[in-house]
Amino acid sequence: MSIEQASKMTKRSYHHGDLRRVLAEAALSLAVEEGSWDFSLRDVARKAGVSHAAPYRHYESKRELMAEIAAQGFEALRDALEAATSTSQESPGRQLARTGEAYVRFGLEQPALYRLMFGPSLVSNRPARLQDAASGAFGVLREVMRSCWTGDPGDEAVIQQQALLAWAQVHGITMLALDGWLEKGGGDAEALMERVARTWLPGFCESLSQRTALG
Amino acid sequence: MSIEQASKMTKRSYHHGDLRRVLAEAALSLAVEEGSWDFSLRDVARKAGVSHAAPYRHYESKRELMAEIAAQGFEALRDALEAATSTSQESPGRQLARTGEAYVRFGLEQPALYRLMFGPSLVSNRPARLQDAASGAFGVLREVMRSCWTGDPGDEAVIQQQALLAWAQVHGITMLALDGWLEKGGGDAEALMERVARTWLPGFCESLSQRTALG
DNA sequence: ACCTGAACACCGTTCAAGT
DNA sequence: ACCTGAACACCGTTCAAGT
Repeated sequence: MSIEQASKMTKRSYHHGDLRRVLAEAALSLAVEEGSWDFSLRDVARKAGVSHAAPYRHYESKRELMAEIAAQGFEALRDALEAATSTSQESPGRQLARTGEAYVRFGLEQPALYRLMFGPSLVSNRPARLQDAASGAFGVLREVMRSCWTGDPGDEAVIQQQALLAWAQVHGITMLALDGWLEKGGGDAEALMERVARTWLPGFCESLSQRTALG
Repeated sequence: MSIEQASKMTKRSYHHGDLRRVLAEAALSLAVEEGSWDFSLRDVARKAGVSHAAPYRHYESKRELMAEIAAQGFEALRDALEAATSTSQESPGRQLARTGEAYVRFGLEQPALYRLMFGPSLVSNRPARLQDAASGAFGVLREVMRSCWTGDPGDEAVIQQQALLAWAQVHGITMLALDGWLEKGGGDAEALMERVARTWLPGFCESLSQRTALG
């Protein structure tokens, strides 16, 4: 290895070689460790020790950097959900409940990151990596749903929709909790999750045909 | 009535007399009619035809103005939910389903306003009017839930929690739909609501004791 | 090839000065 | 009593100039 190459990898003056990753790490640490979700791109540059214009050599815009952080967030969420299901030896119903619990827990433990993942600035034209990472996390939920589904196992559309419903439920609980709507209402998010597990998720595990129509 | 008084009420030069209301209307129209939820306070002032510093005579901060708009949004939501329930002659279960549908519909029809109501800038230290308006809207949901509850009618805590769960469900559906997560997933928000009405809400109408524990 | 510093058009907020 | 215009400290983004 030449002296120049070694210098490139260790020295961090002017050209540091992997500023893109450093910026992403700085932004992620602002969200995860300092819990701030409305930080500026200039904050990120400051944290990384570069000028406020430097990020534009590696990201097209602030939005693109945020999308990368959000994608990493969804990947971490997928890992958390998978960890909750791989402690198997349990009934599918319990696995679904555990997955839902893990989802809400992730949001409550990483409020800034979770808010960033679902932030309105990323709504339109989501980059492929973000879309894929989100699909990956949702996929865990869908597969757990499939495994505990007692109806026609070939009915993909219904399973997909039930999984979306489950996602909406845990997302709603997480968001209401993060936004402070559950504090005075008498129920914290953990208690709500417990009730979900007791009264609502079992309903997912029954086939549609077993359920009565609205009276 | 003196000439001065009449002049005060009609002329809008320099002192117009009800700039506070005019500003709120300008902001609401930016959200409702132009569909923008990230407008600036200076945008509001421009729309109202005053200088960018004028709002500070009537609102302590941008946040206080936003909170007022959000409160009006929750009041409109409460009206929409009440309108959905007052077409009675129906079973409580159907009323609950209709209320949920009306909730999601409100969010889909007023995306900017709905986002503003649940925007992260209003999270901490919510003004009383905003808190009350939100409680009012939630109260409609809770009362419908109570009326279709077949379990112990005196168990306030359980009813409250079930209502919170229902809120989380429709909030989650609305948010996922607004954020574009349901487009490629195969289910739009209306289809999801239909499934909620068919498979999930009926579960709310059964007492807890009728439900089996997780297997 | 990569980074900086100045620059531009914004923003929320403050305040002396105007009516 | 209410509004304005200038000012301050920010922001995202661009770009000529530096290494």
